[in-house]
Amino acid sequence: MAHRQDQQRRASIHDVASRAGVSAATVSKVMAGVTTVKPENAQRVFDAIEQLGYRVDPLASDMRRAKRRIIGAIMPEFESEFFGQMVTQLESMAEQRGYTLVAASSRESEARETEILARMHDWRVAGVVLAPVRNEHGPAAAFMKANGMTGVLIDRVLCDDAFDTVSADSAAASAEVARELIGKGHRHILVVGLGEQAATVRARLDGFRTTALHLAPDVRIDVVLAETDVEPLRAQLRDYFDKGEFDRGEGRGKRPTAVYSLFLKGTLVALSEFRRRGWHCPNDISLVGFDDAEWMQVTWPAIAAVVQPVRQIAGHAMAALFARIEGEEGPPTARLEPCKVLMRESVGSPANGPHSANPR
Amino acid sequence: MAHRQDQQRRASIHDVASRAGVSAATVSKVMAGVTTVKPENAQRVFDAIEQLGYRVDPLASDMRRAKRRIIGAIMPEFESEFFGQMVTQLESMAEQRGYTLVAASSRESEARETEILARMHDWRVAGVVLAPVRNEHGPAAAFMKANGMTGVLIDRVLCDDAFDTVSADSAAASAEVARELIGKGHRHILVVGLGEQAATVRARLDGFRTTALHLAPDVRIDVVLAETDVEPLRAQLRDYFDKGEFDRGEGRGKRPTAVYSLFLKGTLVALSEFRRRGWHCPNDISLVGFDDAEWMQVTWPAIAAVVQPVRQIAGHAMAALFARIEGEEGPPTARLEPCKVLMRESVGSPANGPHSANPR
DNA sequence: GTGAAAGCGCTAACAT
DNA sequence: ATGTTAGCGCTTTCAC
Repeated sequence: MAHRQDQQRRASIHDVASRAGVSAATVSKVMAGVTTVKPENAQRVFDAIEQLGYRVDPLASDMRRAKRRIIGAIMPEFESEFFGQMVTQLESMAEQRGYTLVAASSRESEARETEILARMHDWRVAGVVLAPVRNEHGPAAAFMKANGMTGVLIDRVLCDDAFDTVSADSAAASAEVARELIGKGHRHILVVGLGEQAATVRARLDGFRTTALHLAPDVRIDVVLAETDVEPLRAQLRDYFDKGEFDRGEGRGKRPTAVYSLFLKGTLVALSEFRRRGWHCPNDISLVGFDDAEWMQVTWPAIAAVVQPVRQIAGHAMAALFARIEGEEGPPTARLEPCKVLMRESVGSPANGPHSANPR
Repeated sequence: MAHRQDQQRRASIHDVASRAGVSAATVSKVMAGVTTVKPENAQRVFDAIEQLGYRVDPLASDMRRAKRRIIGAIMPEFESEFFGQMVTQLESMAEQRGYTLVAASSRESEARETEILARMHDWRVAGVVLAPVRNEHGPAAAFMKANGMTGVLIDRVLCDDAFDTVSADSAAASAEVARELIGKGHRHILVVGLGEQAATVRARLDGFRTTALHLAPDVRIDVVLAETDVEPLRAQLRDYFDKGEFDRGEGRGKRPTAVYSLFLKGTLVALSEFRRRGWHCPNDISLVGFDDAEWMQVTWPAIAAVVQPVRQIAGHAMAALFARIEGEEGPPTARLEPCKVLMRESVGSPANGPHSANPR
């Protein structure tokens, strides 16, 4: 077992070699599982390894290899359950294959995203899992292309001509949300979202709108989208309700009976706006949000949400990435993983509530 | 700028050297900012660097250095806001000093924690920020000691004889919670928590109890603690309420008027138990939890919470770590950072509610 | 079967 | 002021 090698130099492959009375090359072969080593010598090597508590230095080992056994992961943030779970999954899968995952947060900035990518390129990572801030057409993906990096794009992407992509099937999930809301009788629905440029936001909006209009051509769909930050969205939403921006055209004087938020932060903003105005779900207004969170099932009312299949996304992303690392050729694939829609108490029927008698 | 070096070999320091007509050593010196280089040559080096798009390989560079510029961070999980923010902070501070942060999740397992640490030791990281699963006396800290690693312990720790520690001042925050609850008139309070062995849980419980008893010697404090998992805690809590485990001794027949949860997951479990029984905060029962989360201010009622000073903890942890890396001697320090207690709507006065007429 | 030799890309003494 | 030399710890031909 480990000797008192405290903060001293750790045993190197040469220490093992000399203790076992063989050369460093032989030790290396034994560790690589090469069978052409005399069993007797192999045993002596194993003994020496154990006695010295020897472990290979992965960095030094990677120096000499063609591909370094490091995978980079770039996420827009670490603070949400979704990306937290994503990193956890990616880490464990990388680990299983003997790779180390180095995760970094772009903090929702495309500039930082590219910087991080450049640093990962410096590290000569074997591959990158990139969850871009906006979509597949940003500078980060371009950088990867320009430098011949191998990688996979996830989450806020649809498909790409250079990289495999894996994301939730936003359109299908949104269609299901539309079916649910229309089915319950909602005919005036507000869609709120953050990140107009995010590939997924467009897909979610379109998926929702198409299905809703198909099922109920008379449905009215209002949209409040903010580019990037939460506060502008909050302000826009406040204006929407305060100034009665819904108060135009047909259905004048009536506010929406349901809100569909395309992103977790939008759900939070919507809830806080409801609070300000004293509206309760589902009586005063219904709410469904994309992205589930643990707290949504313990609040009162429980909040309806679209659950993204994090494990599947992570799993397929890693599978695709390792396939490319191992040299798989062929056109890039674009996977869409199905979501689950959990209709909870925050969604009701418009007829049930007193809201029509209480336009504001 | 970067040439079409696609997936080719990237420019090495020798490429730069020969292009600039100097030796590799000179290039290295220029990049290190050594001033003894003839300005003319320095300029040629800069030109060559730019033309070739050269960037040092941090791995190769670290091979030759005494200390590698890598910091390891081990967190119990990545899924919560707290650790998500922590990693984000640590990452940006490491980056500022030119280090790379390699974060890993122990997934609340001490066995994994030690494995990860061993791997980080293999990586010869310059230092480790360890947020142990339980406390400072676990196997991971022992491993660090045994191997002379330099590191800092954060979060679920109080103080240690070998490592600097930084954590929230749990006892002080809990004392404040006690003052608030007692001040509002609560005299029967249930404390729930997860991770009996976590250093912080003891500190929180003791801090709360001491102050509560001091202010109101007649207060009754019940405790429901589960070792490690959420489900046992849920079961215990259910039993507590169902079987009237509070229904003994003095105050028989009355259930607690307030719940103080020592951990985020405990808050979620408490809320879901309240839901099951149709209890609303604060009328039927009051609730405060350690650990704030974004959603707590948008639900109805908003949930009172203790906010941990993530930035301060991260900041002091990194400062202490880098000081040690740079050779600072001296006995380990133990910092406690003050928390903020946000009393929100979930806490009321027991007199206001109908609960005394509604013992179960 | 095994080991010597040649690096991976870089830095740090030591010469000059 | 600069270059030469000698590695960091490992892997990998390629002779033996």
